[in-house]
Amino acid sequence: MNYWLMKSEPGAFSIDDLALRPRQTEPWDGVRNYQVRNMLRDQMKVNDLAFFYHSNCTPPGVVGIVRIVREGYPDVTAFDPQHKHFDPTSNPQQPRWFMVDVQLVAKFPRMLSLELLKNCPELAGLQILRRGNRLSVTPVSAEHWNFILDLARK
DNA sequence: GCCAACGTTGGC
DNA sequence: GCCAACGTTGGC
Repeated sequence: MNYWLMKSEPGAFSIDDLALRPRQTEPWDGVRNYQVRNMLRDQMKVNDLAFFYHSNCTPPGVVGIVRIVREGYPDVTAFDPQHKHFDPTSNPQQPRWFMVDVQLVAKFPRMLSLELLKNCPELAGLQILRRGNRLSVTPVSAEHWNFILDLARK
C-alpha cells in the first residue's frame, strides 16, 4: 500500500467541495504532467491513501485524507473541446491523460500548514518541502505519513 | 539533439 | 503581483 500527497487549489476544488460530492467521491482530473500521469496510471492503487493539500492559497497546507477508490482510467475532460483541460492530442483510442477517483476519508480539525511542516526536522526530504517542487502528486514515505498523522492528532 | 523562448506552478 | 523553478515547444 502506498501513500501520496495530492495538491489542489481550493479555489478550483477544495476538500469541502469533495465533502459535498455524492459518496464524497470525485475523479481527480485535469493532470497534464507526464510524471504525474505515470503515477496516476501505473502506481496508484485502490485503497492507497493520500493527503489532500491546498496549494496556492493562504496559508497552504495539508487539510485531510483521501482514499483511492478507482485506479487510473482515461481523463475524459481531455476529449471535450468545451472543457478547460481539453487536449486535442488525446483521444479515446489512445488516451494521453489519466485520472483516479478519490473518496474523502477525513478532514483534519485544523490545517497542517506548510510552515508547520517545514519546521519539523522529521519531515526532511518530504517532496513537498523540496525547493522548486511543482508536481501535483508526490509519493510520501510511511515514516513521513505516520509523522504527519500524529501531528494531525495533536 | 541543442537551447532560447515561453508558459505554468505556487510560495511569498 | 513578483519571481524562481522547471516543463514544454519548436526552430535550427
